[in-house]
Amino acid sequence: MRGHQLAMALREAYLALHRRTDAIMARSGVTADQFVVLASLTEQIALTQRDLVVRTSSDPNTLRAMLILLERRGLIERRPHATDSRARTVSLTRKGRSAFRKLWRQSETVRQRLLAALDPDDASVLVSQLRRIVAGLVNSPVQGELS
Amino acid sequence: MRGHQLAMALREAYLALHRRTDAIMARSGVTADQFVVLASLTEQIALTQRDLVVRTSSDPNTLRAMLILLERRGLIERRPHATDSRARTVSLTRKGRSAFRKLWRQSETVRQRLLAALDPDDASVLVSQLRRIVAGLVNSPVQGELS
DNA sequence: TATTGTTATACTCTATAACTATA
DNA sequence: TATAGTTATAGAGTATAACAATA
Repeated sequence: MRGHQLAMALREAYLALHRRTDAIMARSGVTADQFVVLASLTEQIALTQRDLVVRTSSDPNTLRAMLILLERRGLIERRPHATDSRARTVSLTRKGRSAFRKLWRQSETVRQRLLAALDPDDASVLVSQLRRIVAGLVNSPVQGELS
Repeated sequence: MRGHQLAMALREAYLALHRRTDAIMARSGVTADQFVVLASLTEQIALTQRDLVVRTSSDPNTLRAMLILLERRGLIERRPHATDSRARTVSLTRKGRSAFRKLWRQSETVRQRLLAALDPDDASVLVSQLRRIVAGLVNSPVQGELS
């Protein structure tokens, strides 16, 4: 097995997932990437933008652009952080929670298909393998890069 | 195991791969997506744009935008197809082949890390699982979509 | 000094729709 | 009629760099 094949298979699977998700959510005017932000915000009452950067694997500037779009549509709100006045906390609005629930239902089939493509026991193994791949790729210097 | 976790793990792994690849190739002014196009062109002498759309999992318009960028930089060339005058064949130029070889060497560590994150026998299993996921997601109608 | 977030800016990828030309 | 590719257009995500305010 060659590394390039694995890279291409990973790319193809992710793009298929991403496009299928985008297609389902297009009617609601929410992108797959924005859905990831909304989903992260359901896991905790309020997160700082910094937290969200980590959870969504996004660049701070990219995240900000997405938050502004979501804020403009009334799905999220940003408030001053209670104790750290540099930070802002992000949370879902009532409208955002409602929109998310609908999007979650609409995307149920995608998650089902994802799982249906695998033997039941394989899914959790796959997740841990993907996480090991992430660990191997991030937080380690690139060849020839300045430390 | 929940489908959402799998989706998020897939996303995280792909983005890590994509960003690491982009970072390595940035000095050469080639993006990770353009690298995929160049790599596809090494597999066969000449491909039509249609062929490339399939091989790179791209939209025709997206692919065209990338080809124009690559053509402007002298890495690929497009010629009329020999027998189908609607089509154009795309191929690497001498400069493109040389650039690709360099990029391939520079990205060797990424592929090694990808494989190093897994047990040797697991890589091929992973590839086939990813392909089954793709098969489960594409070429089947979305719930509620018009046929 | 390091961190959080903003501003300004630019480019690539992405895709829809209408179109031409050819098979 | 279907297919290959183009044109026009728009938007989303991506990221770099310089910056202000605060920890």
